[in-house]
Amino acid sequence: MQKEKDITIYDIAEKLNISIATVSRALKDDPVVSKKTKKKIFDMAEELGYRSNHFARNLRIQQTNTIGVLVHELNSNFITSVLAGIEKVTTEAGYDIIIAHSNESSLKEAANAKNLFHKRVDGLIASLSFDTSNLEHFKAFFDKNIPVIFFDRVEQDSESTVVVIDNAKAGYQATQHLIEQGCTRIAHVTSSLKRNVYSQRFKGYKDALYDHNIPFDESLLIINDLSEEAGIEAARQILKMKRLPDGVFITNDFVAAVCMRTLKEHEVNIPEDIAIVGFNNDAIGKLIEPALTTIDYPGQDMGEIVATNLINHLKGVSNLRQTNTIIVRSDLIVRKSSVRK
Amino acid sequence: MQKEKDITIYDIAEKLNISIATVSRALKDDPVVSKKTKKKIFDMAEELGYRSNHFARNLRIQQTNTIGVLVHELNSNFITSVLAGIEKVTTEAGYDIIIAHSNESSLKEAANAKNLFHKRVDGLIASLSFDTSNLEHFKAFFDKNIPVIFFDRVEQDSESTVVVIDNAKAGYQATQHLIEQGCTRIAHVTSSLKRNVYSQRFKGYKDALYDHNIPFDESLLIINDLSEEAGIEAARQILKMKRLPDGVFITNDFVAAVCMRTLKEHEVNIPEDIAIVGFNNDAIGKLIEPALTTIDYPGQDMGEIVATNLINHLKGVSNLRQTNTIIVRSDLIVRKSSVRK
DNA sequence: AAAATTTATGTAATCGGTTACATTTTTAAA
DNA sequence: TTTAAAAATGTAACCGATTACATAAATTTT
Repeated sequence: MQKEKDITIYDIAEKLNISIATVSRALKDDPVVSKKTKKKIFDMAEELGYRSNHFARNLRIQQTNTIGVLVHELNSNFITSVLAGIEKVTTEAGYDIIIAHSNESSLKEAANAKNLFHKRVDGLIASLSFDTSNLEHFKAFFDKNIPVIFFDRVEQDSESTVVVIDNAKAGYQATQHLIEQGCTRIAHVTSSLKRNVYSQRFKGYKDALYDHNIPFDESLLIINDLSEEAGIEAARQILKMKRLPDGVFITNDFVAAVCMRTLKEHEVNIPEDIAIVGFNNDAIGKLIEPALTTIDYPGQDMGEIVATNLINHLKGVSNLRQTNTIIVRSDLIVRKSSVRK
Repeated sequence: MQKEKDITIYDIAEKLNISIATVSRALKDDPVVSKKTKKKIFDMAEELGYRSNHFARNLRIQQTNTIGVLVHELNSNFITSVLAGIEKVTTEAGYDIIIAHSNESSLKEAANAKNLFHKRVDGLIASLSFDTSNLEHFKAFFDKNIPVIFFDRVEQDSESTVVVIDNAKAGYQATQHLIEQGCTRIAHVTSSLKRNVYSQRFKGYKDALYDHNIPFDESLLIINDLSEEAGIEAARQILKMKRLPDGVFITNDFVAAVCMRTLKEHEVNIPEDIAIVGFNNDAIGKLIEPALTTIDYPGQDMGEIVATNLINHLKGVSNLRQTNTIIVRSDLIVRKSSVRK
C-alpha cells in the first residue's frame, strides 16, 4: 500500500559524507570526478537501491529526451514495423518513446496530442487518424517550435516534414497490373478521399486508366471506412452492378480479404471472373485463397527514416525545415488473386 | 530550432500582481479562491498559453497518475482489445497510460520494465513475453510496493494478482470438440510449456483425451515459436507422421492458418481429413478457408477488469493482496475447419 | 462600532536533481 | 621549498509546481 521513501542523491551524499554536487556528477559519469570517489558513489547507489528522479532532472534541464509517437491504430503489420524502426533508432540515440494510438478517431488523436504535449515530448511522430481533417490540434507543437514529423497518413498541404510512399505511383502500378492482366472494367474500393493516401492512390488509379484509354467510370468507385462490414458491403455493391467489373483495386488488404470472401460466397471466381489487388502486404494476404496481390512498403525503413530525421533535427545536425517530403519505396507483390493466364 | 521559454505560474502571478500560491490554487480549481480572481487567472493563463509543468508537479506531489502497460506484442486483435479496455477505464479515472511492448523478447521486456520504473508509473499492467522465465526484472516494483497486475501471459507461482482465462478448460473444450467430431488421433501444436497459457492448454488437451479414453501420444505434440516458419514446419511434421492425425488443436490462430494452408497445399482436406481448432479468435480466422474454429476470449473485458482492479488498489478502495486470480470467461467458436458431418 | 468569524490571499519551505562559480586539494613546474 | 597549474570537491541558486501556516480582507455577530 504505502510507497516507501525513495533514495536520493542527498542520502548517498550523507552516507559518504560528500556533497550532492559530486554525487550528481559521479552518477552522470562526469570525468571531473575522481575514479576513486566515483566507485564509492556507484557502490553506495547500488547498495541503497538508488534510482534517479526523472522529474527532478527534466525539470532542471528542461528536456525530456522523449519522443511521442501518435499512430492511428496498432494492429497492423505495417504500424508495428514502423514502431520497430522508430524504436531501433531512438533507443540507439538514447531517447525514450511514448506510444499513443487514436484508434482512427480524430477526437482521441487530439486528446493524445494534448497529452503528449503536456508530457513535454521533445518531438512528435504522427500518422493521422482516418477522419482528421486539419492540424489544429498540433498547433501547440508548432507554436512552441516542437518538431513534428508525419508519416504515411499526412495532410497534403502541411508545412511539416512528411515521410510517405508514392501513393499515386503505387495506385498506378496496381491498376496497370490489372490492365495488363486483361482487365478493362476495374472497380476501386477505397476510403475517404480527404485522406492523402486514398486520394493519391485514387489519382494513380485514374491516371493508369487514362494512359490505357479506359474511361473512368464513377459508378465503379466505392468509398467506405475500413471495417469488416465495409468489405462485405463493397462486395454487395460490386455484385449488384449491371455489368460485373473484371478487376478490383482495394486500398486495404483486410477489406480486400473480406470482400474477396464475400464475392467467392457468391460464386465469383477469383481471379478468373474478377482479379483483385490489395494494399499493405498484411500477413493475411498470404493466408487467404487465392493469395492476395498487394502493394508492399517497408514499415521498418519508414520508421527508421522518420526517427533519424527527427533526432538529427533535435540534435541540431540537420534542419527539418529544409527537407519537406521524403518518399520511401514501395513495390507491387504479385500473387494469385490477380494473375490470369 | 530554439524552444521558446514556457509560461509558468510565476508569469501569470506577475502579470496579475498576485501571488503564485493563488495562481496555483486557481488553476486546480480550488474552491478557496474567489470566482473573480479565478476568472482573471484562467483568462490570463489562456492568453499567455500557459501549460502546467508535469515534472514540477510530479516532483512535488510524488505521484505521476500514470500506469505502465507492458505487453508482449501489439499486432493482435486480442492485445488491442485489451488496450482499449484498459484505456477506457484509466481515462475515466484520470490516469494516463504508457504502453511499452517487448516484442516477445524478455530482454526488451526487462528494459521496458526498468524504463517504466524510472518513469515512476504508479502501477504496472503486464503480459509476459514468450521467453520470460522469471519475474526478476519486476523486483524493483515489488520492493517499492508498486502494484503490478499480470494478465494472460503470467507466471504460475507469482505472488501478484493475475487476470487470465481458464486455459485448461479452454484447451479441454477445444479437444473435446474435436473428439466429438469423431477425431481420435489429435495432434497438439503449441509453444513453450514453460509459459502458463500453453502448459494449461496442454493440460486441458491431455485431460480431455484421458476422459475420453484416448491415450496421450507424445509424438503428436509439436512445440515451436509462433512464427510463420513454425506453422509451416508444424504442417511438415504432421505430414511426415506414419499415421496422419485426424484432428489438430493449435494454440494460436495465425499459426493455425499457416499450418492449414500448408496442409491444404499437400492435398489434405480440412476438416474431412484433418479437423483443426485454433485459439484467440483473430480476424484471420473468418477469412481463411475453411473458416477456423477457435477459442474466443474477451480482450476488452479483460483490459477493463485489470485496470479497474489496479486503480481501485491505487485509490485504496480495495487491496490487491486479497484477490489473487481473476478468471475471465472464454468460449469455443465453432466454424467449418472442425465440423465433420 | 467593536469583536468574532469567515473568506481570500500571501510567504516560504519543499520535491530531487543540475551546474556556474568558488574553494580546496593534489600535482607539476620553477 | 615556493609557486603555478590542474584536478577534485563544495556552495548555493535554480527549475515550476504544491501546500502548511500566517496574514489580510470581507462579512457577520454582538
